[in-house]
Amino acid sequence: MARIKTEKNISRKDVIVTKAAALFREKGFKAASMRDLAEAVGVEAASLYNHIKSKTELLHELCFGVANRFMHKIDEIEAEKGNDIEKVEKLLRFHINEMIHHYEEVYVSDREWKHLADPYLSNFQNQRRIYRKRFAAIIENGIRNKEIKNIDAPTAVLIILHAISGIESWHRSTQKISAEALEENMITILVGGLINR
Amino acid sequence: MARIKTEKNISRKDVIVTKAAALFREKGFKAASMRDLAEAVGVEAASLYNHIKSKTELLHELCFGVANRFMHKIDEIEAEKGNDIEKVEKLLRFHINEMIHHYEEVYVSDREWKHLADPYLSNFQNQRRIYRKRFAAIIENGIRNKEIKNIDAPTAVLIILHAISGIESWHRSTQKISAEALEENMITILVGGLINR
DNA sequence: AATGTTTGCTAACACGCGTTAGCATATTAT
DNA sequence: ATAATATGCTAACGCGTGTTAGCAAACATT
Repeated sequence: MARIKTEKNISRKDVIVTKAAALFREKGFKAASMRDLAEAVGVEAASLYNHIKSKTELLHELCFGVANRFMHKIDEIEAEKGNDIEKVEKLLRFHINEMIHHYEEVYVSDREWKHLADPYLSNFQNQRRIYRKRFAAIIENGIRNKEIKNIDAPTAVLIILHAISGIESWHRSTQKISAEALEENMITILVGGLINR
Repeated sequence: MARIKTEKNISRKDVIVTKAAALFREKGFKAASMRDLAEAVGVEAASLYNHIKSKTELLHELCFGVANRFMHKIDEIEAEKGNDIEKVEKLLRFHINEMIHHYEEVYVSDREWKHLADPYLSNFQNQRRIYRKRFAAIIENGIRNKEIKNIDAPTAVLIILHAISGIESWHRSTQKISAEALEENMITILVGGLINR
């Protein structure tokens, strides 16, 4: 009888959620079946339901897990003292590193949230909207005190966030530059594009 | 008996493909059903098959239609004489305008190509790879003659292309700045991030 | 008006999906 | 050792999917 292997402090549910992230990233939420997931986990499809409530629950876990991490980070950064352009850079570096080291979850949260069901869907969209406004507010502050070019802040946010999601291509490319080099290149181009000199 | 309305020079197939673009954009390729599409077109699902071969054919049409337009544009731009940074800017503006005015098709081509079946899938991936290499080559040229900062060209391409796909968010936002303002803001940030001064 | 073609409809198919029920086997606690 | 719990299996369900067959209505051509 097959059994889901776990290590200390990692529940079987965690194993499933992690495998789900990889699968949803690869095939998309709708195209990934519970039978696919079961195979990846090494178990029959029905057995998954001893640990999870539904397929959508997996998506909730992933989306809100990621969203919470970003929310906490922006709390932290807003509370800091310092230049606004530095705050933007810090947030940027956080995004980049999340995308590098928690690729699958972040990617899924970014691309597949549409398939959330409706109490969760609205909640997620709200969080997203608020997050972007707070991000834009930092940039607007930077514009006001001339650290940042006079640009439309929401547009800047949109460029930044989507540019970062391009790290997906880096993950899939065969000839990768190092993660550090990737981070510095992105900072050079994006901060360089914002900064006022 | 319902009938698909057509105007001059627009085949019924074209009508279906266009509606499919909107639907695939909204729900995703897998989640959009042929019955959904039929309803959007104003006809029964089975009737669609008088005009198209399969659901996947719709995806082919969309993906390769978009891919061809970009290929022709880069042909054109490569053939021109002039600064490399200007070429980059022209290509950028083309991308931006495609994303603004042919939103649904471009978006679908960008996000849903994974669901192509395999002779087409490989073909599409190849075209994509080649396109990005040619784009990177222009940037590398610009770096060599000091027009552009010394950055990793493939990373720059990845940032640019994904940043542009952020126009999706602009389309969905309620308080849109004008298309022209959007274009100029994006150019300011992205070209500003690349240029060497 | 008669003919051939295009377009649409209803009905149905085979298939894969998420999920549940009921039972068997491990693991853990007493 | 025994009881209780956690985990897995097989079988099956209802449902929505893409697609086809066969026939009817609309249109185009003569």
